[in-house]
Amino acid sequence: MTSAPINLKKLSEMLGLSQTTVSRALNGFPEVSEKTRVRVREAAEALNYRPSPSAASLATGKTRAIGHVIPVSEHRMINPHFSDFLAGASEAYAAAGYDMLLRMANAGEEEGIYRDFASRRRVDGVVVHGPKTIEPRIDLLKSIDLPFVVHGRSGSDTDTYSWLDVNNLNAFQQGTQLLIDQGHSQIALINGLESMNFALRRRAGFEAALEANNIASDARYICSADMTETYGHNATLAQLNLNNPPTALMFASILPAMGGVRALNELGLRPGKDVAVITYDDELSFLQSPNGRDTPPFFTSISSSIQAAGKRVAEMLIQQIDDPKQDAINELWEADIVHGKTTLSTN
Amino acid sequence: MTSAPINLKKLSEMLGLSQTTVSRALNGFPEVSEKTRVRVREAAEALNYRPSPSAASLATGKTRAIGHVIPVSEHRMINPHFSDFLAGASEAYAAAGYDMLLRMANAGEEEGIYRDFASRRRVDGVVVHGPKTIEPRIDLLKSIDLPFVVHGRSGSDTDTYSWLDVNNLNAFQQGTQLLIDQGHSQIALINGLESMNFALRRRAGFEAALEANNIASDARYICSADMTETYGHNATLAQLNLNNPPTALMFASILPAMGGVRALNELGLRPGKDVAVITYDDELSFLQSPNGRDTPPFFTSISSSIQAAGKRVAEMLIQQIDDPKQDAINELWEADIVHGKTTLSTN
DNA sequence: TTGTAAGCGTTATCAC
DNA sequence: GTGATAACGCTTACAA
Repeated sequence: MTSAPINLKKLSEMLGLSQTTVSRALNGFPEVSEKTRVRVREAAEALNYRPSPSAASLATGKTRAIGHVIPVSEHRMINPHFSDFLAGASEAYAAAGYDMLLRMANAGEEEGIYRDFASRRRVDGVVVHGPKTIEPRIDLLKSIDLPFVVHGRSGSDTDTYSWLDVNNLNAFQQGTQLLIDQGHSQIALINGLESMNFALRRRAGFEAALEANNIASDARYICSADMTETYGHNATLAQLNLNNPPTALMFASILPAMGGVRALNELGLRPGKDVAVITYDDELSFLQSPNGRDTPPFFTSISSSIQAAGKRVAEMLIQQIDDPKQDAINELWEADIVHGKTTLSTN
Repeated sequence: MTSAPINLKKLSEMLGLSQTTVSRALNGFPEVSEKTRVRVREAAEALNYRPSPSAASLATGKTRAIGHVIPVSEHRMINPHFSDFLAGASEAYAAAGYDMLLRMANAGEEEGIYRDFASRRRVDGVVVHGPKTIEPRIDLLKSIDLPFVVHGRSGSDTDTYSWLDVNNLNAFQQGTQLLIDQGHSQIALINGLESMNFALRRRAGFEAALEANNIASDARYICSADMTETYGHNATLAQLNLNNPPTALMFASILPAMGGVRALNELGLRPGKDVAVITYDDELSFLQSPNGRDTPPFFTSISSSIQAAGKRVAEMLIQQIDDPKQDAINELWEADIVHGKTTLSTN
């Protein structure tokens, strides 16, 4: 026995007002008298009235929903970075009264999903995750006129759309320089998938630092794959089995870095003593204990909060939806160097 | 320059049919002639017609959307198990034409979100994550008549609602027995938060095994917290600092288990040789390399796929939405024991 | 400051 | 087998 939900019509009848006035009062139109507004608000509150999103959407053409299309890698691998990004984004959505629509996409399915979103008018905008260097989704979204913000960026025309990215080149150049300053010249880069633009920029930063210090880059010291723990483990074993192995390892994410440390332990090598380790760190929440930030961190890292990025990207997108003709926004965030136990201490 | 999207009216005009007939043809009503249906389908396809979800929802009262309310722990910790669960669920939604609505909730916010979903008729049903032993959300959802399926279950009245759970008691009893069979009698349980019902059932299984083997349970050997890597690390250090420390460690999740192994390595102890380790494993995708399943696994574990659970829960919920008066479904899945390198080999 | 009425794009109830 | 027509619950000109 559920009582039929209250709607505008009933509410206005009970108040002896027209639906128009009630709607205006609730939506903050300036012309309605303060007295009426208060009366309406109180009644709505008391009766737990909530406007129907479907009806509102039909009337306005807006859905107040944002779509996120999350890529799923081979073997149904879903990158755990996304949950933190979404946690950040959802804060912005909650604040602005937006809903978040999630869709998982296997390789190649993304475009169809965007088209579906657009043709059904299911969402007011989308966040683009994991941009490649050449990113057809960007042109697609422009052409179907679906507002979007990219987390990261593509390799070209980056001033023609909104994005928020970390300065990956600079981050990895600085990280590499730190290792060089500690005397290393044989440095391995355990990179992410280089079809992803961020991985390419990281590699460029890595190589720029080597070059600036007149260190020849050695292709054997570079590898690239999806950033899993197991990958980091296997790649580290492979690196240390090279003749003339690297003396320092640089990881693209804390997950492979953890696998790398596991491998070092198996080999009886101490991270920070026998082999230097530095990793990019998205500050994934589930790796930190509540007081994780108080204790000295384990990894030396180049660090930037992916939750903060998620929140800001969501805000940028909402802003763009509210005012579609505003200019594209580009934000480039610098990462922080955090000194931990996996490199020489600096004092 | 976006052309106005095509709608039923335009489509039917172009076909020289009524909206009714076109709608019926597209929705598979039996009375429409095969000839008409084909003609309509082809035109719809050619013009890329997609019915408006808002309009359909307004007319039918159904949203074809499912809500997921994901709890966020202190310090914005978002449990990475959820992304794998959602990946599984999204498969079922894609197959059935449902959308997934996501909301992150801080402690205590869940109920308000469910109420909001219900009063705005935003979704047709919800998945309940992380049930506690006494779970007020279940009564709430019953009372507001919002269809739901629980992943896990509460401590009582479990036959009054639909749920899917792993047999956590049995899993941990078997895991503990395995350690006992290998000669251990000082076994630590690094458990999850015991406000969660699954953690309680795991502890019960652990204690049942001890009792069955006449081993006195030692409160010092049990700890409980949110399942982070850092927690596993710290808890392991604490355990091994006890006088009369445990000789075997049992972890509630692979994340603290990884932290535990890191701690063992720091102490110069070899997992599987100096200290036995066994962990529950949700088969999180991001910890596996593409060929992770081919190589001998690192951890000895009690294992059950959380992606598979997500898919099945979603299917159960859709089934329940389609036929609201069917009986509650309860599924109890048994976990698998997987022999890895962190206990004695069994051959 | 408030009200009337049209419209958003479907589905569903009748007729025919 | 097909077609008018009335909901569904809002927003928004346009009037008053």
